[in-house]
Amino acid sequence: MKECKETIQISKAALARMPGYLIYLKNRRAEGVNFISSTVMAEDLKQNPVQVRKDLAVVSHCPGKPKLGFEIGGLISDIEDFLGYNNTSEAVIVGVGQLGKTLLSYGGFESYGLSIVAGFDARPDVAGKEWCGKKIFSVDRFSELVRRMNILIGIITVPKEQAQIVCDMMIDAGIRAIWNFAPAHLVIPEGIAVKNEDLAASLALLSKQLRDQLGK
Amino acid sequence: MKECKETIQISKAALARMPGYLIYLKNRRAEGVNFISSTVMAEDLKQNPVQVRKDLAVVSHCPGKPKLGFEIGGLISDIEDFLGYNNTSEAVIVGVGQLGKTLLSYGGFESYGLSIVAGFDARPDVAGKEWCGKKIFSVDRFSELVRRMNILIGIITVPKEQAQIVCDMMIDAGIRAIWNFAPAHLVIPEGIAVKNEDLAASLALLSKQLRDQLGK
DNA sequence: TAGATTGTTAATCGATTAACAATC
DNA sequence: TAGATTGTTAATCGATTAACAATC
Repeated sequence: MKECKETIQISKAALARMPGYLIYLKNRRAEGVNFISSTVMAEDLKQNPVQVRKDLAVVSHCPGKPKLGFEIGGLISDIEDFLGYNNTSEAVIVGVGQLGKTLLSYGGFESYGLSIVAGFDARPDVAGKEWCGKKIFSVDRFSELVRRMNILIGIITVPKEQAQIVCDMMIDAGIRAIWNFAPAHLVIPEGIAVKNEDLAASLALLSKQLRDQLGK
Repeated sequence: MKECKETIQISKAALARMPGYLIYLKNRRAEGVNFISSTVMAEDLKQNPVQVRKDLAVVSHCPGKPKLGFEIGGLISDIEDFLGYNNTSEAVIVGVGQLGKTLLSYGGFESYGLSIVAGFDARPDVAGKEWCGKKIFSVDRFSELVRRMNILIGIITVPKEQAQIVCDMMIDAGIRAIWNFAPAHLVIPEGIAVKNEDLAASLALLSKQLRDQLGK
């Protein structure tokens, strides 16, 4: 009945809301709920109902039924398909310190279609070891191994002083998307996707929001 | 010369760009640069120059000088003041697993005016210990200690099954802002600030971006 | 001075919200 | 049927970008 939606453009803002919908829907499914209306969903998520309905319309394969809403199971797999959680992407991480180890051992990535397959570190006492069953290599072997495994995603968890060097090394090895945890400004050529993750800044913004809310 | 800007409203989008400006400016200052123009800054950050100029106008105490630009040092402290990096906010964390430990030991928070002062955990083999000089208490003592220390910010790093319980406990103890790392939908009353941090989803969105870019 | 850069006002763009007919 | 919910078209809102006079 419905035409193929693949070509419909989704806004960046809507895309960013999808993971939140997914978490909510899975939660409701776990409670045994089978159908959900955009109205209820919007209320629980404190969003506008029209916005939710429009967002769901972009990704949903089956249209929602008046009086019933959307079938939760179908909606979940539609969003997962849309976000690509069903075909695995592999990534490597450079900098196996505390944060690097945390990401390497984090089990949550799997259900998002992600796998961090190996770690790299320059320190001789770290390279050569294993962590949670994942091998840690010397950075000297980065290009060789990443090319061989055809990895396109790199994660930077080194101190900020080394971030640019690591970034250059990654691009040189064919990495096309970089998730950067170092509070550094990376100079990057066209065509490489970057997401800067500044955890301290995120918390600081929350803290500011609170302060402004309390009026001081 | 310039009127007080405190009352001028800043857009959410502009606020979110501030930490990025700060990282860039500190980087340039470390290179020994003293003045920066919004034009150059926009080019390096791949943003629109008018947007950068407008953003800076909101927070900058001194206006920029034609032909020269802005004085970097002044700009840095203006943004830091604006974001509240100069008065410390304290936070506590519940769930001292791998991620909790990482955040507890992360040194980067200090320069953002943040301090995670203690950890809490329900497991008897974890509570009572220390980590990086910070005490880990039993969750039983959460309300008592948080109230006594007058902490308003709570960080949730427990498994998703316990996230709502921890959240309720936090609100009950007077916490007003919650940074949630559990992939759970939290039900929260009015007036509490929440920031959901879904690391796996962040990486998944980057991965999707790459896939769409490569056209498959 | 000439030219780069500023700050501001106006125009555009994109995303959100409102209104409403269609449907089960 | 009556009422809730859907999808869509139009209106509003906010943020980004363009145009330009003012300034060092």
